[in-house]
Amino acid sequence: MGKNCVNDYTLRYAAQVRGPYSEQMSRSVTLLDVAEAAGVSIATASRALTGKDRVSRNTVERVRAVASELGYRVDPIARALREGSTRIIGMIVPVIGNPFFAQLVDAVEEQVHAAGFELLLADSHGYVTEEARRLQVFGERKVDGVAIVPSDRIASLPALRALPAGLAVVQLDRSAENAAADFVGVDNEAGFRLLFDHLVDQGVRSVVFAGSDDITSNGAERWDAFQREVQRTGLESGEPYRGEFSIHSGSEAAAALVARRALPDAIVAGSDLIALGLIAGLREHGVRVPEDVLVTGFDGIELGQIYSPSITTVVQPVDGIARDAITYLVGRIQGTESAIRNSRIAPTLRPGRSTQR
Amino acid sequence: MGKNCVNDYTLRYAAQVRGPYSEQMSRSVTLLDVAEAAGVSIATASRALTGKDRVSRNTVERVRAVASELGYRVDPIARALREGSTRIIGMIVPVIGNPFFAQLVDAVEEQVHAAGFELLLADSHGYVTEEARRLQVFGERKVDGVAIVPSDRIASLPALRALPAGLAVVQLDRSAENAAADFVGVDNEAGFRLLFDHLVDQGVRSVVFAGSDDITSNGAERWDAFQREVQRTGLESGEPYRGEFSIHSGSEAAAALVARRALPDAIVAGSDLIALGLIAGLREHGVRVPEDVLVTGFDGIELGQIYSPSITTVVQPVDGIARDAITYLVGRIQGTESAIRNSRIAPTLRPGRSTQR
DNA sequence: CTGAAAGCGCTAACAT
DNA sequence: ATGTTAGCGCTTTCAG
Repeated sequence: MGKNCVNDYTLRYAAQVRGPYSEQMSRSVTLLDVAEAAGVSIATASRALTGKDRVSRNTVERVRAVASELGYRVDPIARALREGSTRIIGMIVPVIGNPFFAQLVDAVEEQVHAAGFELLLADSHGYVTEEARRLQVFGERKVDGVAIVPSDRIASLPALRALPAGLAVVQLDRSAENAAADFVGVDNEAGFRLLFDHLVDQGVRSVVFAGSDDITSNGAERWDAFQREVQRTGLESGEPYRGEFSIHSGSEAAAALVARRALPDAIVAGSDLIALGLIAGLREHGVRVPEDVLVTGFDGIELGQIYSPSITTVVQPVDGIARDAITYLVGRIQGTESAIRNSRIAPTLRPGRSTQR
Repeated sequence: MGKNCVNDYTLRYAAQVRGPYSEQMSRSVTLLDVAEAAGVSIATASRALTGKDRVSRNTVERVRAVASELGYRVDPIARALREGSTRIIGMIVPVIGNPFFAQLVDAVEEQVHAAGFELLLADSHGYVTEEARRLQVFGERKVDGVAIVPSDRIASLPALRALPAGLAVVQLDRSAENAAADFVGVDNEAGFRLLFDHLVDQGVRSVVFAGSDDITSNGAERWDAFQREVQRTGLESGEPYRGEFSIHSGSEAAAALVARRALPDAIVAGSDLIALGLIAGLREHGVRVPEDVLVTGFDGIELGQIYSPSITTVVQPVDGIARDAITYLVGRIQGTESAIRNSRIAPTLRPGRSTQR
């Protein structure tokens, strides 16, 4: 029943509404309408509504009353043309399909709206060329600020530099070297310290890194952090696998590792997605986790918890990262002059079955 | 040469115009700059660039040359104010964190950009109030079109109706009843037919539905489709579990099912996320999939493939849905008058280990 | 405290 | 084919 019903009604309704053309296209209320209705000039009406200038108490109240009476809402476009500011923040992520970025976008969106801005989202698909193109569009569209997860530690820089001077920018999660912009991300070193302490507790003697290449800052930093922890803990370490932050890379790492004679006690993956692909890949080759080898992840995506085995991982404080980043960004938009911040937020460890002997 | 030329000119011009203020804030090239440099009026310059009106071949070439020389790009805001059109498409999804929607957004974004629009993305978090608020903002911001995954079959309607008359709208994946707008989604009935045929092939005799409630169109339709297939195939069916499209609901379904005396041969989940939560939940209760019970999903998210066991699922043709939806939407934006379309795209089955006896 | 008027950059009448 | 000009809706000098 449901379906037929919908269609009938839908069609009928459509016929009824459309008609000759826009009989009912009620042109929206403009500031002039409000001014006239309130018996003041358009200038006074503007001042009364924005509150940025001296207007008598009485007038303000009257204008405001009339405005809400008429259902007036400023035209953001006219305002943008006049002010040169859109109250839009543009965001660029490498891959929205990566659950970690989806989580990050979600958190950022909330902060952006809370701050009274809209979010214009774009996906670079990991290509600096696309990233550059999107950044340029942001500049042309006169967004007030840009929140970016740079896809390339080095190559993301030129496009960032080409942004209109004075445009507020904040980097999240990953950074481009020498970008003169604030950055907020996880403390990778702290994360790996947690991970290694945990592995040592589990009696692990040898580890192998399966992470991303050096193209992204996190790829590079996590590999550095891994090496530093190997030093600190004195664990044995084998040839690393370096790919991308993806499930696919995890599977490839699995194939590569299995092809070697011996497995280490534990494999430290550069992200949860890699860990997931890794475990699935190992399983295909008959290697069981955690029975035959332990595996750790990084990021703390929800799916890691319900995977079998659940992934031991470093949980990124996504909300905190988003909050700080947007706070910084809005600060810059409002012109608060200050030194460039490089902010590292401490993560936490979430132990799972994947490292449980 | 070109580039230096531009910058020199720009800077000189800026300095000259601005005065004491922003010494380095290179004001961008305006249409007037182009007109003057090309020795024509601003109107002619506009015509030459937009190509919407008769201009001599010569002039067109000269203006275009000068424009690209100077690096001119139209100001989208000024144009929007004048034309009343922003070349932006607004999109609303219930939860960007749901991998299926992330996939959908990705596909839509590609189509939107290919059509020469920008994408303004918003997340309703499943609340109609938020959805309504976002829709209103879209209207105010004068987006040219709206692509929406309505979060409520019924309650999403008012906000949709409140949109400025004539604003182009397309619904994806889910629909609101009686919304006078195009819709593109998967053919749920066809999907369940594939599923049931497969289950029957596996020798299944009894099934239970673990899906979403009737709040979303897909929740309602899939439950209907399930019942219809039960009729058609003559399988036995038990009391369904109805929740949300989430991992969490899957776990709850598992708890509910385990609490009953007997398990069916197969559990048909309303989505992959539910299936994932379900399998994880069953495992916690010592129930193995597929050994003790078979499980199917719906959507075809990547993670279903690497899960253990891999999920047998109905793969939605996400790219096709996005392509059709944006084609419809752009058609409406360009004023192609036509009847309202209700388009169902046929899915395919991807068998996995979760139904392999 | 308020009003008149300029003008953001562009497109589209309306002239020529 | 091209130029002149009005005006989209708003904020902000500049006067009073």
